[in-house]
Amino acid sequence: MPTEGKLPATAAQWSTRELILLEASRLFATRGFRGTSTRDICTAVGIRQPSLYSHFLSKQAIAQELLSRDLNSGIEALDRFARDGGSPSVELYRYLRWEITYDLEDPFDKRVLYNVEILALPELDGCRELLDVYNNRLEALIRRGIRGKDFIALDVIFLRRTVDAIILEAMRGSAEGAPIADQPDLAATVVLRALMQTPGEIDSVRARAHSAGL
Amino acid sequence: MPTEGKLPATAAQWSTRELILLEASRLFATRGFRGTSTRDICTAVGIRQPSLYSHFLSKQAIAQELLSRDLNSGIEALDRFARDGGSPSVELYRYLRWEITYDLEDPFDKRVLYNVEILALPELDGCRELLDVYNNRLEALIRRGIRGKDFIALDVIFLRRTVDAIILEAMRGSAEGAPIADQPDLAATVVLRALMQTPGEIDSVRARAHSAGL
DNA sequence: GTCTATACTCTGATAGAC
DNA sequence: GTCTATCAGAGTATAGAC
Repeated sequence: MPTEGKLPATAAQWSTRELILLEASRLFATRGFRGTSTRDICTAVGIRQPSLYSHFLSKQAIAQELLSRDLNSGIEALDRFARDGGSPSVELYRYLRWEITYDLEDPFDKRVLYNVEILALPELDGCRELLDVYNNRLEALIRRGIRGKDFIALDVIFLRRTVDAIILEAMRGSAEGAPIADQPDLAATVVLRALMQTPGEIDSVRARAHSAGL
Repeated sequence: MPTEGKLPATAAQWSTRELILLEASRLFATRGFRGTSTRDICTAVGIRQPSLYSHFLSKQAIAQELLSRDLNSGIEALDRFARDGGSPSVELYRYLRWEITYDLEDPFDKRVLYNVEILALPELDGCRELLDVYNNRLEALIRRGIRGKDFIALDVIFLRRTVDAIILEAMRGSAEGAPIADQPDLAATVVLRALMQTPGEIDSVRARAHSAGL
């Protein structure tokens, strides 16, 4: 579910509500959630500070919407690639390529949404449940890979955290001038090298992923 | 340079200044830097809020000291293992095991020091230079590994970022109930699997690292 | 070094006119 | 939905007595 699909092509046509989400995500990414005031956001959008409350109940509600959108799109993607079948290696490779490409093309900047600063906000209970769903889906994929001897038999939670950390690092790296086009395959390659029992077969995984349409 | 070496054994004997650093690091880790007030820190230490300014010029100065201590210890460790010689694989394995063990045993909680929220503070210029030194040392190690055919020839900066991300993730994981004793070898193993041309030789790397004294 | 008292700024959020 | 006006609270930091 690429964000572009539900938004007008030019920024000038975006709704005020979407603009608030967009500018808030960018400011959060560079100054942190608490380091960004509602006045900062509204100045970037071009409205006065109290007008924000016509669109959101609170500042936390902005973070909540950004986070739940991102989590839902990740869960959807994991489900989509799981339905396609194929070996867990191919499934994971396709998901990583898709996720990182999506993150880097998305105008919303989601670099800090998964920091404690935001995740620990008391208002974000619903998001933490969604996060559990996402984690469970990704762990299930890794577990399938271990059972089928595709992946090494290390602690599943540790492996899932490692995968998440590499996805987030690819997002952050692109924001610091790294060549964007390379990131998805680089990150997917490194993850699969770390997890696969026989990393020498990565080229075959890449080929099968491409023939499966990605 | 383990922190225990320069501190009294029991918390009751710590200086107020060290206690401020300790409690601040813990509060930063769970609420973020901006989410932690100087009052919060002083309450945890057992002094009144203005007394903090007898020890630090500002709240930022606390983050600066925590960060520069951590960076200096990392740089020292990288230099130490580089001086010991051995293959880049063994050198990286030894560094990772040492670094993660140190992070997990250290009473100071450094989980969020490397977030933009803190790194972007204008008062932390000196730390950013130290961070460059650390990054250069780690990149040099990776570059040596690539030249010597130990490691795969992917983008060095991307690989260094991946290594950093996995170190930080091991730190965060341990704070959420993961079995602490396993983290150093798990993380070092995953990193070396990702980087080594022949991941099958990891057992040999581990053996050589242990005979080198770690 | 620690305290009390306080200054001053910034922040999130509400009220009510248009 | 956007505005002006405004508030109440929390924040960092300083002054000065002990």
